[in-house]
Amino acid sequence: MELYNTLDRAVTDFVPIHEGRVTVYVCGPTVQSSPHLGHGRSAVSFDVLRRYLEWSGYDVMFVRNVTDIDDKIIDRAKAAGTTTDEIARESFVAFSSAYRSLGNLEPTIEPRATDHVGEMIALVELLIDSGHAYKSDGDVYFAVRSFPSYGKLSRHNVDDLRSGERIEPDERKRDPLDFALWKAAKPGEPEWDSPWGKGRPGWHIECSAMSSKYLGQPFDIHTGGSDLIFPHHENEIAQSEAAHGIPMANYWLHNGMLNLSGEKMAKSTGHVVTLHEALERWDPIAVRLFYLRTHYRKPLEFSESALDDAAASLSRLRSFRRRADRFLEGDADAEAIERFREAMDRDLDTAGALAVVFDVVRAGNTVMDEGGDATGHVLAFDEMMDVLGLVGDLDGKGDVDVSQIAADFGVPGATIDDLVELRTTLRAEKDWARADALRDRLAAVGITIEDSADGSTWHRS
RNA sequence: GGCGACGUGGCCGAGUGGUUAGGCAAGGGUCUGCAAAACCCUGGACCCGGGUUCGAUUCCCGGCGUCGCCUCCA
Repeated sequence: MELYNTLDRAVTDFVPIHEGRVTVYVCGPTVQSSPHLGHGRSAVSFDVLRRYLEWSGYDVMFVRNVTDIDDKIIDRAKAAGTTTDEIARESFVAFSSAYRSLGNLEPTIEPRATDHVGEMIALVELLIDSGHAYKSDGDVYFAVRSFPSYGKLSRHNVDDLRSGERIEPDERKRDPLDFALWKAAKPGEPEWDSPWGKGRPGWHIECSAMSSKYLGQPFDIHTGGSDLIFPHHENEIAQSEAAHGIPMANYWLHNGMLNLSGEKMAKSTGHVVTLHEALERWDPIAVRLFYLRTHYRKPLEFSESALDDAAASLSRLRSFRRRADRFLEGDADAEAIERFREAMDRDLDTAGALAVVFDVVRAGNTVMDEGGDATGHVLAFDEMMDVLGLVGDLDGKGDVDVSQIAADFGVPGATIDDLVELRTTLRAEKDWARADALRDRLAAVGITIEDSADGSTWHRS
């Protein structure tokens, strides 16, 4: 399998440190507000990575962190007159439920920053002792120029960065590029005891501490959004590698941004469509399909029509699977599986992989139209859909109230199946008017009926 | 200014030095009481200008355009 490694700026063969085993660290969210479609894209991209690795036979340790202490969380807690814990908890619940709706597997471990302050302090001490960090007025800073390969991930060099306009001079720093490992406590803010007095960890240090605790160093794959390459991941590398003298992670994968009206979706500007809004309006699996139609490293433009397109596309997949229930014993079509694997091996080309899925759908439909055995197609379909995680409720049967329709048609208490049966009878009697009226009534409550030579079936619209 | 990505048919979007991407939408047809679903057919795409090559959408150079990062960010 080949993966694009940001460190190399190239697609390279993936070779895990330990045969048969892969360690993955996903930069999870800072739980300060509601997740938006961009967060969902990142989560889905790397959930597919994980599913594919597992399908390929690897034992995957998948760690996704939760950063539950940071400046924004503090600001929001102050503004809302509540605690940072409360803000983080609410946001975490929102992220978890949205991620689950999108069909993402639970991480093997989901560590929280606030549970690992001790590990962070130990790491900061190590950095101070080795001369890579210094105390200043209750803060601790990482000395960027003490780490010669600083910039190797983002391909920045420290002198270019120095000329950047956005760096605010700060007399507590020896060099404007230095970044905080530890911040001295301020009144009314969360604080922890440390050798440098009360305070809290800086951003970046939690990922260095938690990744090495759970995955060791180096581990195989570190992932996140491309907007984290600099400074977040660059700083993680500096911390972890300066402290331990060995690489932090071998492969760095970054997903492309989700755009809205041509610009990156970002919570800081309010330029967002929240996952909650999107999942209200579109089937969660359609949203997942929308993500996977585009290669994970490319920018992806949000639009309503793109989501509608994905939803229509999904209904094709579901229609196929719905009619294929009879063909579940046997072997998957090996050629299709092989083509699928070739696509996925190419740096997770899910768009190419989906083309294989649709090819199988067409072939399978043709076979079924001709009354043949579609087992190979159906099993290949199921296997590929499972790897992509497009496995939500196929037809969402249930929770539709048809009691009024049943009463109106003179069969009080009838179920949807009963009503479909009734319509079959009406059709046999060539009572087209009532049969069509029943179909229309059911359509009005979201039930689509399909007639075939084998009888009628229904599904949620 | 520095670093980087991208520009494919009506729309979305893979891939490739010469051979079918795929989806959605559209038109025509088959099937069907009608509908839905399905299947078949149709529309010969690769930003512009150079270069390399027998041949480039695919490689190289330049231009134009869009976007990301340059300490809030998935």
